[in-house]
Amino acid sequence: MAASPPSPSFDNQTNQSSSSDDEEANARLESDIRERNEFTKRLRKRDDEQTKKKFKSEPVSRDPHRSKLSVEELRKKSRRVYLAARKDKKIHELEEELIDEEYLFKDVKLTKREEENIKFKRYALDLAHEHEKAQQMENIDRYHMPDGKSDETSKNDRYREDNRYSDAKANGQAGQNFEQRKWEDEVIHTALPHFGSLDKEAKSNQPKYDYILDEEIQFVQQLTIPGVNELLQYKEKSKINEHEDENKRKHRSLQESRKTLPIYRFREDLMNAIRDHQVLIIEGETGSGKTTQLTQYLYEEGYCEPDTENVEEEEEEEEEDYDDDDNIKLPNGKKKKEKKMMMIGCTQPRRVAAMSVAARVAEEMNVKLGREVGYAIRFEDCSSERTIIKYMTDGMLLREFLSEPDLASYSVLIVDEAHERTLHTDILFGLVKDIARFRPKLKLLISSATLDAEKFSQFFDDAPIFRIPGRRFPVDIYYTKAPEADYIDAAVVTVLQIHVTQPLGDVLVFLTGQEEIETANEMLLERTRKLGTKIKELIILPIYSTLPSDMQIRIFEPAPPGARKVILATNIAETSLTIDGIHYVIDPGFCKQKTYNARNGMEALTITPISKASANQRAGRAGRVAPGKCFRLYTSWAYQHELDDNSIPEIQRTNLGNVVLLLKSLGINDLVNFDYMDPPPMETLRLAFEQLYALGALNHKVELTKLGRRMAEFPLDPMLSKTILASETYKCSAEILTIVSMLSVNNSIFFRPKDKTLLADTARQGFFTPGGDHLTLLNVYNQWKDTNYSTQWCYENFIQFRSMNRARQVRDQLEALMERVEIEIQSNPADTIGIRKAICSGFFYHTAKFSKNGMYKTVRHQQSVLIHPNSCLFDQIPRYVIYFELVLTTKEYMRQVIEIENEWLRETAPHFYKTKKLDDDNKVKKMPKVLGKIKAELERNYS
DNA sequence: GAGCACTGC
Repeated sequence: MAASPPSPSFDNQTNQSSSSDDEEANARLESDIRERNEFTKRLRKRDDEQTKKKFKSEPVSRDPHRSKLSVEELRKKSRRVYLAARKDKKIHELEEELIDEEYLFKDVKLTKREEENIKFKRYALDLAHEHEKAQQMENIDRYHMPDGKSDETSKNDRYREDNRYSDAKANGQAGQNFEQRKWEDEVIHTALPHFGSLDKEAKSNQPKYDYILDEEIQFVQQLTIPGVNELLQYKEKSKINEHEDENKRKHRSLQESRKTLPIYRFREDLMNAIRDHQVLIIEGETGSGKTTQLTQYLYEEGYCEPDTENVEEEEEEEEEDYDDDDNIKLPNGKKKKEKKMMMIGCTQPRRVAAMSVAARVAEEMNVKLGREVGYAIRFEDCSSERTIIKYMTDGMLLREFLSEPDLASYSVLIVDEAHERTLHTDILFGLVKDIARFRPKLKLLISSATLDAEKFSQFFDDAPIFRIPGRRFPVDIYYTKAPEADYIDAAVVTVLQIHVTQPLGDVLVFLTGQEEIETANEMLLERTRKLGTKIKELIILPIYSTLPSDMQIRIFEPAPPGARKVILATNIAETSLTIDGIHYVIDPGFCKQKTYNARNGMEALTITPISKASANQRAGRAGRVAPGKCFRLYTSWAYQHELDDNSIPEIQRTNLGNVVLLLKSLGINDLVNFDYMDPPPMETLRLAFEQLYALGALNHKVELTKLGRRMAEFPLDPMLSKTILASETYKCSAEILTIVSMLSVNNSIFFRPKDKTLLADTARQGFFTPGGDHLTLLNVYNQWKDTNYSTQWCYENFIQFRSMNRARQVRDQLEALMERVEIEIQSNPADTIGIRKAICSGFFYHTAKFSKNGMYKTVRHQQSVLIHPNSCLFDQIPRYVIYFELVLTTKEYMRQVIEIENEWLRETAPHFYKTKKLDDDNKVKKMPKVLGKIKAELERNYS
């Protein structure tokens, strides 16, 4: 996908130079692609020449920036040339792809989704061609000059978004914003216009090709996301009673602040609704208090009391000895005793959320965290026998199904942040809906922030929706007038525009990755340096997940007086962390997304346009502490027509091996007809079944085998679990545990700072171990272990301490699980063949053979692939290799590779590889009929 | 000779 979405064509009426008439006619008539590309090139060349002339004849300016103009312009131009070339390349790729797909799948029945995908590609290509034509006919001004009164410029504007604006105005939406806009105008006109003057007259006197003006971007204000300000914002200070001790006072003020939350006013209605309905969809903005208050209200209403119907059947438990310091009294005065209380469970998609919310609730209820209020996340269970309110990650609840399939100890389940649609949440939906059918007393609350609660309601048999207005300040949304070709550049320009025209308040810029953040950082530094003391101080702070912790913390430090913070962030700032003090958000409209191609098992990270839901989430980040503004670097038309409503749920773009195994071990046999809110792609399910069968986790009747049951104990991909189980045979479980743990921390072991690439590479190569990358990882871990897990050692060897620590945690967990599957921990470090054979037992499916064309071919899909340049086998050519994963980056690469012998395949996976004479090539056995049946069933269901 | 968004068990 191209970095810039295909833009709509415009009706254009701008000047065409007469010399291009013939060419233009040709272009219209000639539909041949090659011709058109040639034509574009010629036009571009001519345009470039004109630009050059313009700059040659440009009068010398008194502006001090002007002296550096040519360098700047050259840089800009090269960027433009690069982008143009990239666009051509991308269009060409798209065309090829379409031709390929039409050829490849002409006789194949495609699923609806696949058909839509092709349709979309064709549509995108058409748009791109149209756009190209429009560009050829127009000497485009890249940016339009702002005049600060966006609502008046629409009169003779040729862009569609203005029509939309008028529509909005006709609908009265613009009227709602009147006050806001007045304030806005005042602010703009009182701001110091050093740079990017808003004075119309001054502007018209300047030459059109003026550098500074060329850099400005015009925004159109569209809508304001309303806030619920009212009195809710106002927190009444508790009257200080001198006789109250510190603790009580704190508790009292906490109780008072609970009452200021928006949800408080709806408590009674909400409780009535929950009493009357088994399933309720709760829609509320973040900050409405639902996550912290809902559980407490439910507790106060008595939802934790033991299930009286079952009391008689159970034996009386011994009285426990905690009554003395028990602070919790049920509303009717009974103390928690005798019978096990029922639990209120609340799931969160993230670990930190589960922890921090639990801590907050414990504080509000004045109990110790981990007792009545607790949380459970991977590696850490902070709950006890007496826990009645339990926060946990969604994956944790999913695992609880394994030990308690009906979740009998819960009286209420709250699935919070359901709109995020994580893989685990999606699976939970189906399971929880099912148990609600045979447990009529169980209450189910699905809590979501977006406006698509309807979908949840439909899924849960038309469950009622309860809406809680949020506590949020209004956010004004601005769109660009024209599409931006280079969104990093546009983002940088917008930051500077905000900095010189808007009142103080921090800026948050959403970019797609580390590289973009670094680029933007450099650009901003350079431009602010040039502006010198003309502008106030601008503090630029990057944030992304792999940034070292000490750097991450810096974003939370407040800006010094008179200065402004600019935070350049990845998607991490969209949901995972919240930064106070943000008044302005800049949203280029893209993010990186992992895609999974089940046809060849290849993963890729691609830059894709975000969804409307995501865009709104980003905008909301500007209105947490005060009214804010969000600048979207795309047109309102693009928002309306090119962005999907919601992001594709994770279940549709990820490998499902582990989930299928988990569901199988829960006794859910029919995964094809499982109650999915959105079903996963057929290919993904099929591949999961096929792999589980090949691994021996499923038998010919597609039933879970004993091996499969043991594999399901591990929170890992089935191939990794199988590797662990196979390590028993080769007596090297200790080594395999380490390797598996290292593999599961996501390629972030080696640290490679930009200014020390050579040193870092040398350090990495120092760890290389004969046999392959898995053994290299083992080597790294063991050396680290020998230093007693030293931080300093990591630093010296360009190893990421955080990743190593995580690997260690994973390893500890896996080691504990080994006991459950009754495998002894045995170490055999010298037997690298045994270690590799164990890996082979789990990953025989991921074999590639060197082929005549100088590339490797995967045995299963005959996909041409290469060894990743970071691999220690990169400059060797083993005949057979096993890879951990396939990734598509600039090329198709195998990442984490080991060398194996041909015979090992037949030894470790005789059921998968045909046994023939030695030296013969291994041929993959045909899959048994039963898998064909699954495929047929899948096809029936998906057609 | 590459290039890694973010979660989670």
